[in-house]
Amino acid sequence: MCSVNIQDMKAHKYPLERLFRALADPTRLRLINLMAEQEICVCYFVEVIDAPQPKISRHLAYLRRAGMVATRRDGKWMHYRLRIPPDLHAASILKTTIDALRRDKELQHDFQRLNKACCGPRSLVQLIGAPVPVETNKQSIRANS
Amino acid sequence: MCSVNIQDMKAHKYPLERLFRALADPTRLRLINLMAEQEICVCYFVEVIDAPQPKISRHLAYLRRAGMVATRRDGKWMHYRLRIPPDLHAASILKTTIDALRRDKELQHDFQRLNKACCGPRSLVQLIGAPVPVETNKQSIRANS
DNA sequence: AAGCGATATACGCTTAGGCGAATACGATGA
DNA sequence: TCATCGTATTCGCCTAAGCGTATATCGCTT
Repeated sequence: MCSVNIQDMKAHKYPLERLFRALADPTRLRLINLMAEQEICVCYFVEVIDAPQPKISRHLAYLRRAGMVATRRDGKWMHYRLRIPPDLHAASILKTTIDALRRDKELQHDFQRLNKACCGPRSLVQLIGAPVPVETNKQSIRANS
Repeated sequence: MCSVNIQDMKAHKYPLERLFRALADPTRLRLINLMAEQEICVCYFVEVIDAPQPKISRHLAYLRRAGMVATRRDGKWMHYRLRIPPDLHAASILKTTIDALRRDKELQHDFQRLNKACCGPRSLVQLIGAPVPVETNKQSIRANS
């Protein structure tokens, strides 16, 4: 029901290298930003980022292989959420990264589109019946300000 | 005399992306680790990392283009030192990264080889006359423990 | 079982970037 | 000025990884 799914990824020389490679892509930074406080359904990623669905799924698969996200299946829908890295330094870097992403204008705009897509009043998608995000990791991942 | 030398690099979508790409390589992590507290001469990088000199220079050039190091020429010798990123989040990530690298066994071994190469008692290279590292950025870059 | 919607993967192409080897550059000293 | 030493860059090759398109898989529903 709740898969963690750490498939093995290309073995990097230092553990941090894997983290940095995962963070070194604009689409993945947007995905991570959107997952900062909530688990998110793939369909919302597609809607908000406005990219072809295979592109979204490929980047989510990359994050999964890097051990950075966990998944939860809910019928046809697949929800992704951030995993807190066990290593304290990695966790700190991820948290600081999320703090920095919050400051970005365009990424704030992503949040607005997310709200309009699923959480806003009378949003289109809500009428269709797609699942609503559930908050997760809130106390441990969210910005510390 | 003291060049900062921010040549333009591939424009990335988010400023953090450039940082993460720079950190996503094992050789560059070793270089950064060695520069954590001191400016270091290229010849010591070559000695400690035990890699072909062009490989070292190429990675140093990458870090320079990413704005992460500054250089100082001293006759034939070129010294590299870390630059603290102006962005506070980026600076925090770099500092945490350096803290994490310090914990790594192999990177501690790099430090031992650095000491043997240039700072140790009666080191071979010292007798030849190569320049000795100078501490820099100490209060702002070093581990905060 | 068949069909459909949501998601994942495979394929072929293209580019960034790592590597070793060779070479160019720049400062020093004869 | 010429040789030498330390360093930087260029070249050709190769792999990682991004992309769009097409297709496979997985749950659900009928």
